[in-house]
Amino acid sequence: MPRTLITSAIPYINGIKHLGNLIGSQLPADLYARYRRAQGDEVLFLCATDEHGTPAELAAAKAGEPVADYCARMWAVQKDLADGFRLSFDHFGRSSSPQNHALTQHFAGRLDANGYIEERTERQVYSRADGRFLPDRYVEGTCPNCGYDRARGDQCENCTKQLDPTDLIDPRSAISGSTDLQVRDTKHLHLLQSKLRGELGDWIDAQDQWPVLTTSIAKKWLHDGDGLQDRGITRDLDWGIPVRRGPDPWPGMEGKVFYVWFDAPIEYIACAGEWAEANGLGEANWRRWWRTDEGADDVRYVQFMGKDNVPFHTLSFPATLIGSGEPWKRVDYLKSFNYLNYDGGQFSTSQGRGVFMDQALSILPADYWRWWLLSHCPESGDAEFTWDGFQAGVNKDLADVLGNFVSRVTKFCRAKFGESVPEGGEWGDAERALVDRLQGATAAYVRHMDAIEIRKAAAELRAIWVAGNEYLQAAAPWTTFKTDPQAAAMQIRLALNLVPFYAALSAPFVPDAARAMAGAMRLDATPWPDDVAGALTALPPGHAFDVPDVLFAKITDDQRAEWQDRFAGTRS
RNA sequence: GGCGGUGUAGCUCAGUUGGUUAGAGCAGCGGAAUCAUAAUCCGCGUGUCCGGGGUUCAAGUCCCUGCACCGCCA
Repeated sequence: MPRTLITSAIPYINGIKHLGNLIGSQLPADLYARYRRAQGDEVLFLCATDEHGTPAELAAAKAGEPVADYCARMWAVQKDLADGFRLSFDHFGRSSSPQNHALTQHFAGRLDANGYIEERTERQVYSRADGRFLPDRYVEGTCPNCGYDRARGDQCENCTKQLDPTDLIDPRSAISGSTDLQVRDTKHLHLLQSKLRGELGDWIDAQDQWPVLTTSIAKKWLHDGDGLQDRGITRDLDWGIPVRRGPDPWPGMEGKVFYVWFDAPIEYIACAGEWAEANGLGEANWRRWWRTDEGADDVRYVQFMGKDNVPFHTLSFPATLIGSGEPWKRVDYLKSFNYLNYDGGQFSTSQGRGVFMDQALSILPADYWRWWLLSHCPESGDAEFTWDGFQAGVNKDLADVLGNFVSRVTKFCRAKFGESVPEGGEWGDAERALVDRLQGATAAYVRHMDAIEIRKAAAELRAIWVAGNEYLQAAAPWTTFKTDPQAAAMQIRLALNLVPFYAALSAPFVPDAARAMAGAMRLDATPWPDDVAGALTALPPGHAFDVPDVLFAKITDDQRAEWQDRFAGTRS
């Protein structure tokens, strides 16, 4: 049985993600996971929250909660939303898990033993009032270049000049506002990524099947960007994974934690450990997904992420794996996405512009969003969300083409033959032609899904839905019935069989509707229809069914106008 | 300022290694049908493929250049 390991970039714990974030990683990953499962693969699909770092601490402080409590609460919020969108993670973990603590410390120890870690002393701003070192961006002051009085220590937002915190005039803490700041020496661990340039380059050069976007970003960073400079992997913070050398203390690094960019990708692996524990499985069960010397050599590993995450996944994380000297599974295929824009601009978390995951589910079922987002997924370039386009796409594709097909077939049958599959005679030329056509279209759909060409797969699926309407229109059982009820029965028997056929093919995109369709046909499961002719005779004459409720209610103009207005501005 | 991306029908987008009259869906127009969520099906596109040069027997597709928009980085 083929084995597929799938990870989605892990969302930061801080706040609720918008639809652009969703379609940039988690949703396409879920589509692929559902598809691979339907193909019979053994799939392990993992995601988690990325919980460490200063933003989480500050958000917790703002909420008046201990950071651990805040993260636990926000994890639950994100988990509920993932469930709401039917994201079928085998486990939704946390980068703050004990497993990730141990594994991150393990990797640091291995990297140190192999000569890839160096201790360096640097000068950073310390806030006595806050009792902590301040990351560059949390030092504010007046820009020496333009005089803007709210410039940050890493860059002035007003004139865009890059700054050091010590450049600022009248610097203050962005956290407390305190001006009682000092520059202090502090010691940190640096990962000597530059020593791994050769090995990383060879590995990336070998990935000739990756999208050009992915390899070009990786090579750029590898050869002339900042990506492979040695980087600090520790911070002077309380919230995070304590710096240890494997299980042992790291003298001189007491009170420090690993920097979030170092521990976050390791959570991909640790998450498998969390999954095993949550399901009462032993260590070997997760290691067979991640250690090529312990069973993972036949695993195909596919990662999903937004384009901004590509350097971390092609360079930093592989550097950690390679530098460990241990046979960890590395990514086989990396699918990256561009951005989704919102109505002519950007989705903006800080401005509350656009639609956020909780809001989306509050106004429409998950399937609406899944279908539209996936069928317009930003694969080749940035994509555009507009309410007009969303309304038109959803109403046409889901309500008119698919939903109405199920409705017209089941209601016609009920009226003429009752609520069970009628007998009728043998197929004729039109039916055989339809089967041939669907066999070809299904093969094309499978090719696109295998290649993770999501828009093309969606277009092919839609064409498959349309084929049912075309057949029905040409066969016209409502006319046939008047002169040849037996022929009409045969036609509607085939049309009814299209319902579970569509359910099987559509389930990766619209799982709830697929379940409803299968349920209406009184089926518990709909196997993948490799053999179309067989699939379209699966429901035998006499098989009882139910006329389902409307699968997809249409979005009205009033609704569209109201939502357009509601989500244009600021999220309260 | 550097790097990268994008710019194709009213809208959202496809266009493989350059090769016949540039395509799809939506919207629009016309028609058929009336089983169905006023749904479906059929037919209909004279588009400076952003502008300007160039290479070629042949360019949306390659090269140069200009413009516009969008990112990333300094």
